[in-house]
Amino acid sequence: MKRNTGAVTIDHVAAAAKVSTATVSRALNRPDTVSTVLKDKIQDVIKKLGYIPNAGARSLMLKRSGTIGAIVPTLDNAIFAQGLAEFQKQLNQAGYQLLVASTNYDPVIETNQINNLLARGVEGIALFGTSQEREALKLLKTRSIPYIHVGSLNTPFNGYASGYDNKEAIKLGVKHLLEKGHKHFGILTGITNNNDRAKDRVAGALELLAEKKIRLKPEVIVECRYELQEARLGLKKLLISNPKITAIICGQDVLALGALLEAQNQGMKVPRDLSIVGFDDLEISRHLLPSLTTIHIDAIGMWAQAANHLMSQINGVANLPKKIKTNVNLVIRESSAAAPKR
Amino acid sequence: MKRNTGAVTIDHVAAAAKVSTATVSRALNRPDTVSTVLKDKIQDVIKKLGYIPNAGARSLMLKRSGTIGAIVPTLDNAIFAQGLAEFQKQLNQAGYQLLVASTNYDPVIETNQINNLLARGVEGIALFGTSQEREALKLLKTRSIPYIHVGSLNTPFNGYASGYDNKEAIKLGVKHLLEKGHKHFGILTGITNNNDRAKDRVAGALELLAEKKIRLKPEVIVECRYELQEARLGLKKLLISNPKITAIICGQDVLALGALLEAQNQGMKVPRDLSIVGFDDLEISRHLLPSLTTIHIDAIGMWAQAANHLMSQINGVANLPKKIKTNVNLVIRESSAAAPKR
DNA sequence: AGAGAAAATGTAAGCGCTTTCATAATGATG
DNA sequence: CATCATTATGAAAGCGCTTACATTTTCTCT
Repeated sequence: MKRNTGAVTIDHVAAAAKVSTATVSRALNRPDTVSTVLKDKIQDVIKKLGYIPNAGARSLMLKRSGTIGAIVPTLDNAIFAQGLAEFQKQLNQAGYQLLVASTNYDPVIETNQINNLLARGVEGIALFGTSQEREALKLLKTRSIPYIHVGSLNTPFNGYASGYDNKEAIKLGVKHLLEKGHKHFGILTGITNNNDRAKDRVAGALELLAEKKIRLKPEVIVECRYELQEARLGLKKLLISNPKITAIICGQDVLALGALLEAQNQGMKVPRDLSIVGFDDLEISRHLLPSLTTIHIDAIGMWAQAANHLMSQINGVANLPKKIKTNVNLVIRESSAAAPKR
Repeated sequence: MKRNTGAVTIDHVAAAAKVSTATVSRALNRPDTVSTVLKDKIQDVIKKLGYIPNAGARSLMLKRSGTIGAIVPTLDNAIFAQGLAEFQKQLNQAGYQLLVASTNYDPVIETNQINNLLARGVEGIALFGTSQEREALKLLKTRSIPYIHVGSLNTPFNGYASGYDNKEAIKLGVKHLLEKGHKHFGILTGITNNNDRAKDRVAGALELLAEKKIRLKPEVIVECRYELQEARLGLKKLLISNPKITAIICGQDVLALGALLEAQNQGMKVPRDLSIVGFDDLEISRHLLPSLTTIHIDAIGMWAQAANHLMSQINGVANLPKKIKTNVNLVIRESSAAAPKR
């Protein structure tokens, strides 16, 4: 039942070099076990024929694919793109290949993507956040596929994580605003549904405000997608809901940026009339006029750590830390100032 | 030589359902050829066991992997991230999975990544730009792996492309500045080495200027990475090289953004003192103060077309167009105005 | 020079899957 | 109710690769 196909296989190479396939395989994988003469001849043939080993067949034998998967909500956001770039860099250095999947914040899609990656034989998976379906995580557990959550620490099943406490992180910004004497707040947040980070940030802000006896009405908590246009609309809503607002807490820098732009467009002066605090510290934030006060997250480090932890898991390293804490700090810049006197 | 491994295979499913592996396979791939009774039983077992078919073994038989690769310079740039997101969306809708690789603008890495993707059995590849090593492209040709260039049209070997003419595109912006009476120009460009798009844009600008008898000295053409900090430094250099400059032509919006920010930081008024024209029309560009005059590229459409063209190639559709032209147009906003009187 | 150890190569099985071909079960027909 | 066309299932081969084991070649040492 010969079903010959176009591609160059190890058999072609073996035939052309007049050796067995075993020798070709050895020449490639354990060169020191093959005589120099044959090695050279084989290399020549490989080059001439343009042979590329079939990774599928290879991983079928090896039980390892050399690939690691990462699942993020979207590529279309600098914070993920940048993180993935670092993640990939770390993997490549160790000889792994990255498989990217995105979910558009939908846990059902995420489960699909996890299955997908599993089918492709990934040796480990990085999962952004902790909003995965429990079933999907259980599957990883029973399959004992190494995985790590990125960006949050409160992981289900006590899973590994490289991240930070979003609730505590946002409090840094809120505390700063409180110290500046602000009393009237608005919150601009990403869609919280299926987004534990966004949810935690809002919760953290409300928690600290509540401690200071400040209660926010629902209408001064506005959700919108991470887009400038949406954020501008969001600020408009906020200002209409309560014109006395003097401080805006944003769940992400993109939202802060949109808010800033909209405020300026309406002729308000930031921070004289309105203080704005962001989250994530995108590259642009320090360059804006006024520059943005924001919570800086060491995203690069977070993803680098995630990559290395995952590879350690795969290599069976013992006593790995459960949680790797990412550095988080408030960067005070120009967009926040004392509350205006009335 | 049984080398049993942990994972659930089709054999386990077959055994548990008391059928042959052939039936399981058929139940999955051609359900209408299997009796309802067995189909149901098999589905039950699959669910219970958490069976996920091994994609490697599958593609080994099928000669198709259901994956398509994309190679871009970097993920860390909104314009690529956004494009890839759309590309992925199109592929997923058709049941394909995306494999992303990035090159950091290095053709050698790019060749490696092409081999990598080939080894993984991708059925097609999208290549950003046309700066690939000729050898690598030849390999794709001889292997008859479908591929398409994205973002440029002047393809080697008369390859397929979804993109636009970068030289002509930038001329839209230059023409606009000329019409506004500008005489003294500076060019802020990305690194042109191994970047055909950046190279073409500079060439296009110089070409049109030359037609109007304007010759630019090398020191008013500044190259820098696509980062705000770098762009700001770049503008500084430009302004020092020739303080009479009234118009900046930028090879990308990130550069234009940096230039704008730096100009404002130096107390210049844009566009009163300096006109700035960008390229790509990022989301932020329309929201800036002043908003950015720029060349709008329909990146979404470009990547969508690329995806569909690639899939058509894979499906052996005849008479495919060689070049798909992406819509390009000048968007005049606030950052460009008449040259200041001296 | 010859025996035994070490190194180099080949043979063939099997990874998990799909599919051809053969066989068994079912249905239609006169 | 026997006959033949359908339909449903199973047995086994083979996709391209690695590797345990067998075999051959080369090297050491007395």
